[in-house]
Amino acid sequence: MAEKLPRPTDAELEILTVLWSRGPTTVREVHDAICARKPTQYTTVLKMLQIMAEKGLVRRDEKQRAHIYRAAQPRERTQRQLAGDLLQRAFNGSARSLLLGALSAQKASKEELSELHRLLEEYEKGTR
Amino acid sequence: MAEKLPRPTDAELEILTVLWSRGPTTVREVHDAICARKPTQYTTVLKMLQIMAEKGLVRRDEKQRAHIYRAAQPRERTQRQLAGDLLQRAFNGSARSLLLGALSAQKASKEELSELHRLLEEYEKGTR
DNA sequence: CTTGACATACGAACCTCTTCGTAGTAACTT
DNA sequence: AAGTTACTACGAAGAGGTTCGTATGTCAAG
Repeated sequence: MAEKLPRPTDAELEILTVLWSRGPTTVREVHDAICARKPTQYTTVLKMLQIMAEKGLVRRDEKQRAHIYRAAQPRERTQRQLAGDLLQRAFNGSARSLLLGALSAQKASKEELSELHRLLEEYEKGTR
Repeated sequence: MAEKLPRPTDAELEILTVLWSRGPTTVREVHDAICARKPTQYTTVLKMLQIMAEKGLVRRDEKQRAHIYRAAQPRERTQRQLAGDLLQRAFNGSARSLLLGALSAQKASKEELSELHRLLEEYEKGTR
């Protein structure tokens, strides 16, 4: 069915990033990770997770006393959503412009450039 | 000096898109363009433009009775800002992942793929 | 049993974003 | 001159996002 989830906000994306990299996680762990980057109250993270669960962005396992949260969508799927969204909203669907924007925002290393090349070639095989 | 402008919101981006494609424009014209895609009150567009002028996203020429607005930044610069922002927030700086996301969100045509190839090659020349 | 540590629930404040109605003003029409 | 039309200014409402304080519950150790 793949219901349509809302585009995650900035703060939500930070939390999702933690969940993606750690897998199923307690609030405490998420809080520690977030806190390492900016001072934040425990209950702030808790509230965010509760709201995200309501929205369907995360799933909650309440079997333990310390609930365990996990991202409802795999990282790649959310990334696709965000990239596609920006592609439409700001780049009029032009992947070329998007890539140009990304490259000019942050210079890519040689390794990254060859990775991009490989990606394109693999992709062309699929489309042929 | 290139002061740092805030990331434009969704509604702001829609208006900027109009300004970029039309150049200096009256509120009326912007409203007509926006209205063609979704019904919106004239004063809504006006208010948005006023707020955007406060933020520095647009410049306003008040010499005529009907003020004339234009985007403060060229399209490419805002695109770079948005692409770079998303790149950091959601893709951990990996341009490859961003492109992969964009391509999987919206299948690219053969022309687009070769455009991407050309872009990469031009870009490598510059980096060498 | 009481206390302390740690967990969730939740209301509330505060901000931004978005939308629109109303008011006031300038200019054109009859 | 009076009325109509076109414009800007602005207050305010409503929704959503973010943050935090307080209340409450659970559990284990003393």
